[in-house]
Amino acid sequence: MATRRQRTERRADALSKERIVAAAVELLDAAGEGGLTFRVLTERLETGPGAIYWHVANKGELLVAATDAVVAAALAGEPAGSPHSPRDGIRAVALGLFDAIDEHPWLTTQLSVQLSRNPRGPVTPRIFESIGRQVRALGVPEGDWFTATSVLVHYILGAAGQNAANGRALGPDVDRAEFLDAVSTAWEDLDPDEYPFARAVADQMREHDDRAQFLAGIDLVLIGITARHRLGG
Amino acid sequence: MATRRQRTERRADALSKERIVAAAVELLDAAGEGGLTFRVLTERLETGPGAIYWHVANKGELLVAATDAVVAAALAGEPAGSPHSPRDGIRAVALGLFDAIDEHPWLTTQLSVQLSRNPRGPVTPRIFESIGRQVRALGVPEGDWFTATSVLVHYILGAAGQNAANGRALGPDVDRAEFLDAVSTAWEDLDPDEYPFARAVADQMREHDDRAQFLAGIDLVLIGITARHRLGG
DNA sequence: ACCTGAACACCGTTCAAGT
DNA sequence: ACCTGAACACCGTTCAAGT
Repeated sequence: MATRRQRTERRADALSKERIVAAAVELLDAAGEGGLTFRVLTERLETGPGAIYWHVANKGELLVAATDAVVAAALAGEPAGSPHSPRDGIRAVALGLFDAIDEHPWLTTQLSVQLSRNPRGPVTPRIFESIGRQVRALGVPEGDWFTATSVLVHYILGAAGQNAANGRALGPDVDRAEFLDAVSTAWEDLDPDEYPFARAVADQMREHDDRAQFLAGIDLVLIGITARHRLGG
Repeated sequence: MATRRQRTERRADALSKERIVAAAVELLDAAGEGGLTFRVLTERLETGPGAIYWHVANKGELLVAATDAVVAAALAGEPAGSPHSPRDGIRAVALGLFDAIDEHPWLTTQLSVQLSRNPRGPVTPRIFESIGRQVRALGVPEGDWFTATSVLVHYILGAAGQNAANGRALGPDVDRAEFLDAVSTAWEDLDPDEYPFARAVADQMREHDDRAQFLAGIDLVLIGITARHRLGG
């Protein structure tokens, strides 16, 4: 039986789930959550909706795939046996996610939705694994693994999401200093009796360094994680 | 000039923003995010869309108001000068939010969206205030207020959201034990080389007590917050 | 097996018109 | 001042039909 190869590809730029996901990420990056639409996706890919639905079950699956693609890329820089200490490993993973969320602000909502409603999808285990591995390497007793990892994951995603919003909240014409100043002012104008703390803390928001602030939070958690069993928890 | 009262109300059940928001909360509770629609809202309130738009600018404002109403109610139990210690105060606020999110799972997404995209809205300062006040009472140095409060807030909302999803993820016909078992099994089936941590931790998910787990995370953070300046931060 | 594109049911929002 | 309801532009999804 002679070897018979497929003579020609259907078309040079054949559709595939990967190409669709890549286009989806581009649209999300360019215009946020609302920018991903089957109409503009079909235009961009020069097809009809039916073609996309042949590769992808629905919009939800597309969003999961887009999220996972971006998160996987962000975490790819951290191979299993990295040279640095577990603490530095955690900082590296945290900053990787921080930057990814800053570059792709639509991740904020997607990660929140997928961590809660979609724990069997690819995203949740991927994130827990990358953090949890370092927690284990830290020497935390097994009973604390889940708690410690949860605290880290939720803080990382929450704080990174808040930071990302500062960056582009009101479009590219409003820069972040301007935006933070407006928020800070709004908090200072709150009722003094009802919001003493918010008012007191408002000024710190104005000129803080986000990465430093973010890492300070990570360190606070790391102290809690290690102090706990060092004290004999 | 004789006292002349308004003779009659327009209609006994006149529309108001409060009534609209209350109806919105009911719809969200009954059918989740997708359950809130201007069509069903107008049916429920026996009006047309124009009537609602006279009281509310758009759907976003309606969601902000619904979120704030529920969160405010959840935090109302904690007046300024409560009798207990700051630690117990934090636990109480945390559990109040935990339960609110459990009862209104749609809060998970809304709080994530509003904390990041909407820091000038009513919800973000309200939550930061209720936690931050107790952090201050803990004796934390002022420079750490924002960091400590952020860690607590993000952990509380993230972990509570994940818990709420366990409750009703697949409708009322699937109970939580069944759901957790399915997630746990899915994690155990992951690739052993890529996901050693997720596999190791999967079994703990199966029969854990959520409130205990949640409070363990709070305590871990509290240790970090206090150990930090006790060690001379 | 893979793609086309018209059609369907639905959505948030607007607005001229009424009281 | 407050409400009515038809209309608009848009959305995700389906499906008979093509190659």
